[in-house]
Amino acid sequence: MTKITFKKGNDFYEQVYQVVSLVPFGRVTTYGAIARYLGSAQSSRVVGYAMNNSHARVPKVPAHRVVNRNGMLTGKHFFGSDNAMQRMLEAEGIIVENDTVMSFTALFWDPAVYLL
DNA sequence: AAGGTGACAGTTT
DNA sequence: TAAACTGCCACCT
Repeated sequence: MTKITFKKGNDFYEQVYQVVSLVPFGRVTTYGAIARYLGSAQSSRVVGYAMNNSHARVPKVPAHRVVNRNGMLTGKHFFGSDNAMQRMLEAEGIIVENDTVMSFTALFWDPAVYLL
């Protein structure tokens, strides 16, 4: 009886990575949306925490497409340079100004809506 | 084993 | 309207 246990990152983490990987090119989503889609609407902080380890993940999850509910790049500091996250987003056609995604509501991709 | 931390979010001043 | 406070849940020391 071998119960598979992940030393780090429960299913929750895996699911977070999964959802983030599904965010389409040029779109963004929020921590809260992901948490809600996974059934834990109040675990948004945990989602952010999961992203912390996302860099160690392969394939690398597009963590730059995840922002907070205001469209603010709160996690930009976790990318090499301070404006690395912004540049990645801009490379996808997303306008970032003052650490905030412009037209955020239009670019917002809600997994609960587009995912089954 | 217990307490502290955080890439958030919602509510209250 | 903007700033501050509180709840939340998994991880780390």
